[in-house]
Amino acid sequence: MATIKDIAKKAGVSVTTVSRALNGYDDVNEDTRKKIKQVALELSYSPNAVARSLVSKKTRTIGLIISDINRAGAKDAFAYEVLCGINDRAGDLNYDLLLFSTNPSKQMEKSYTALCKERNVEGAILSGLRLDDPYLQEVIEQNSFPCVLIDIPKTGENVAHVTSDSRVGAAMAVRHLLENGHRHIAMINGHNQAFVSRERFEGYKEALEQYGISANEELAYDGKFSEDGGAEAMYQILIRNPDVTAVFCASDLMALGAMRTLERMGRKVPDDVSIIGFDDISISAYCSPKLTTIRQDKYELGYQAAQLLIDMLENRTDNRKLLLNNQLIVRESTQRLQE
Amino acid sequence: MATIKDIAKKAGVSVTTVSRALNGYDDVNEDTRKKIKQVALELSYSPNAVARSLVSKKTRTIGLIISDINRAGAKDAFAYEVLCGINDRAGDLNYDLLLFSTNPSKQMEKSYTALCKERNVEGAILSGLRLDDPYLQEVIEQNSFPCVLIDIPKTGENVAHVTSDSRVGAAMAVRHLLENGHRHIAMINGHNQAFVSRERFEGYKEALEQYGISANEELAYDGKFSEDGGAEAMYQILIRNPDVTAVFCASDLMALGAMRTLERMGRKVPDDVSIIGFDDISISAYCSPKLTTIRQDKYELGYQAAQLLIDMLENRTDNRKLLLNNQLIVRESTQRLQE
DNA sequence: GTTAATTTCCGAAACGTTTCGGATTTTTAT
DNA sequence: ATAAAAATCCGAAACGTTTCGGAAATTAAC
Repeated sequence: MATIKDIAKKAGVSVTTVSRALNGYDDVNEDTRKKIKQVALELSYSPNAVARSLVSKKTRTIGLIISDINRAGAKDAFAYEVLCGINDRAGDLNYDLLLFSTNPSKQMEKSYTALCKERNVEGAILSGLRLDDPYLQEVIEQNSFPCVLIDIPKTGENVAHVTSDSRVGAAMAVRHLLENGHRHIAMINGHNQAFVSRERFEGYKEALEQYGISANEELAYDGKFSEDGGAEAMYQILIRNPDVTAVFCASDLMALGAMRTLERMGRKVPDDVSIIGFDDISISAYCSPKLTTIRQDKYELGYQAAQLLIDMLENRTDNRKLLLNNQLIVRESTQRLQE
Repeated sequence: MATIKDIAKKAGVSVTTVSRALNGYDDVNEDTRKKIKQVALELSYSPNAVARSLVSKKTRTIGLIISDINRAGAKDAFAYEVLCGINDRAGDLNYDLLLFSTNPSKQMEKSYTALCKERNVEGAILSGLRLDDPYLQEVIEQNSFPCVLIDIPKTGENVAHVTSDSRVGAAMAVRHLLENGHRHIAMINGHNQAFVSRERFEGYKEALEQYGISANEELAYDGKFSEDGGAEAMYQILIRNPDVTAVFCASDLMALGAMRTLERMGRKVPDDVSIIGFDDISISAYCSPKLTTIRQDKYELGYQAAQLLIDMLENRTDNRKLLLNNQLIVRESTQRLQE
């Protein structure tokens, strides 16, 4: 591996000059610069980023802590799409991504903060974390490097967040059901340690109250954000609230589970029960019946997170919060209540 | 940021001793070690991985060049599942992943080799590359760091590859159709710059010939590995080869496209035409009719790639090639030929 | 022709570790 | 008590860059 020294020797100049020549400083004669570049080429030199960042303190690297990068996440490719967005924007702005192996199985011995500090990332994006994550608080308080949280509403000097408007989205979903004549509307929510679950429940209540219906806590079931959880929740609904004619699910995956249960129990969607989901995962457009849902732009979530983080890094912004809009996608799983 | 020097000063020892104490060398008294650890804690010291790797030449980082991490890849989450596998195994073995921003839009100015060398990754995993990728050859020839290729059959001193047995898989698929009485079987293949396309075509031919049918090149259409490509190819098949009763698609995504066309043209799957795909993406189990396909274990692909690379890094293996098995999943899109 | 300004270069320190080789102290063996 | 062995520590160099402050050489100004 050729180093800057080798070049200096061969070109007959000092390492300083080589460094400055290669980095485009203007206090080096164009002829010497040309020569140096020539030599660099001959030795097929490539700069050592490690050495460089040791002195410059810059790594042009963003740490990624995405806790739900796992096999199960393949169905809703949520983490994936977020990652794509981050990857694209970071790539454009010339940052590389360091994916930390947050191993959820073996108890992690190092905090996210420690990971990021050690590796000298300039900032981090965290996604998929539960509100009760033991290390989350530390990241926010330590405040030692800029970071942006996805779907966790904390802000601070050094921490920003981006999320889509779950409350409004949920209200939109429920209003869609209400407008179609439904009055007995259950909800299958995600686990309570997700900010979005809480928001979506608020949106659910809000819409109902707009129609003069007081939301009944008992109609909100926990589907754990999983397909099986959704299936189980739907089963409970059928047993305990047989008069329900429509269900709002806080994720498409749970909606898929709910539809599975309904099919098994001989109920037709949407004839007997209308189902609306949240996310718009790719399966939703292919399953049968096709799922009505609230589309969340997950790619944009990642894209904006990267943009925001880098803006913070290069302090171009004071903005610490970004709220994206969602969109109602009407397909086949909901219809006007038949009397 | 506390450094090793700060600890040395505060603890009244040399930096050498601090380093050796913290790294568990046994030539340091247990009492001093305890004291040093105590001081380190007080200063909330965390080692600087950059400095460390500058001297040790080790970064415990694997470079990832996955060219198809993009929005479009969300449907078949191929890249995603591979990534999960890599992430899990690398995490277990304590390597971090550096995701290079291979920006396909703007012409990349740096080769993969340059990227990897600069950032001092210890090895790399490349996936989703086309055989005609301009930088692929360089990676293989330069041979400057260990790397494993996914779905590209090159090997060398420093380069290994892992892939699933596309040829056998394809033959399995086509044999399934043959066994169900089909004799006029078309194929919708991916683009020709993918190794797997070539292999799957070979498998297709092989199976046909086993049944005494000579494969007709004209029955193999190019679906470009995309849904729209598959749809278009199916359209061509209907026009040019109306007697075809079954189609083998080299990816589920193309199969989905083919089914879309068939539906639009009023043909029933599988009554009029049987369709079999390849991959087993998640949509395949939900679409209607559910897709018969050849399951590829994408997660395992990534998992084994990481394992193999790290084995190479820590030279525990001479193995440079890994072939995974596929599996026929019979669902609803194929059936016995009706006469 | 002298001085000032500009251009072009360089030495040395710094970044935070690891590690080699040896030095010092303590323990053990005789 | 002395020599040998073991335990514990440390100084200094090294990794490959960047950058500060200034030196030397060239050009411009008068």
